[in-house]
Amino acid sequence: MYERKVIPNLNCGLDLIGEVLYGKWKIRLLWFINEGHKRPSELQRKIPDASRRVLNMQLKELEEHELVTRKIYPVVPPKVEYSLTEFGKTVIPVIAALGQWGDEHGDRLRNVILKQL
Amino acid sequence: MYERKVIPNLNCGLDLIGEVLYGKWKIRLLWFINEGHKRPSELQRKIPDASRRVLNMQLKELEEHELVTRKIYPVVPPKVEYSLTEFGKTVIPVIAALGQWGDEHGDRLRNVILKQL
DNA sequence: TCATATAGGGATAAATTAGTCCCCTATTGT
DNA sequence: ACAATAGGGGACTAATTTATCCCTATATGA
Repeated sequence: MYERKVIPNLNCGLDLIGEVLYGKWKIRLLWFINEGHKRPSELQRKIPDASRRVLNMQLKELEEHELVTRKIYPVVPPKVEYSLTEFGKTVIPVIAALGQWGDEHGDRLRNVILKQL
Repeated sequence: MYERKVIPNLNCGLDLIGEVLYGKWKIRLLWFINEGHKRPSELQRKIPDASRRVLNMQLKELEEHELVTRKIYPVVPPKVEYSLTEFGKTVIPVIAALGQWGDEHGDRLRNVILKQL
């Protein structure tokens, strides 16, 4: 695994939430798990642009940060289900606020983003 | 300048807000500009861990995304002031929500982040 | 005269994140 | 026998982001 060479700042709330939500697919993973898509293969189908590998890594980090739990059913073929922890559920309204702002300003945002490339 | 090789998704609100807020220091820049710290040198002092270069680059992107404006005073030594646009002001409550969640769960977050390294 | 402050950017290196490719296990369907 | 599905991870490469170093210009204060 990769070992950080720069220790992150953990001074304020923004630093902290950044540490747990940064990652290309983490917010979406939390969102879809909250919607009830629990199995890894389901999540991969919901987020087809993400590579399987990276989704697994980000799910693992979400688990280490105690936002989700991973339940393994000892069956074959294997079955795994992710769920939000109580802690994880508290971050959903924040993600909703992010998405809502993006949606409200969708046209303008698409415009300025595409202009800049 | 660096040219993207992977075209970003711009499907949902989360994609869009991600495009404009991603960047190690962007959220803090918006926050401090909102607090009235307008000049580049002020911002650099508020965020000493960031390199000058990167702050300039991220400010430029915020400007291209129309979240801030840059006013140049034709004096010597040069003087520049950044301000939030009306559009930029609308994102402040969202940033506040992020920071508040981080602050509310500060101890727990520091704990799980440090545990994982 | 030399250091400092102000604002900015090119060239390049380092750090970090994400992606591809391949391999393993065991079951079910064709 | 072979492909597909389910979940996971090592080795490695590519993409992206951030940092370092150095150079520009002018004015003021020590």
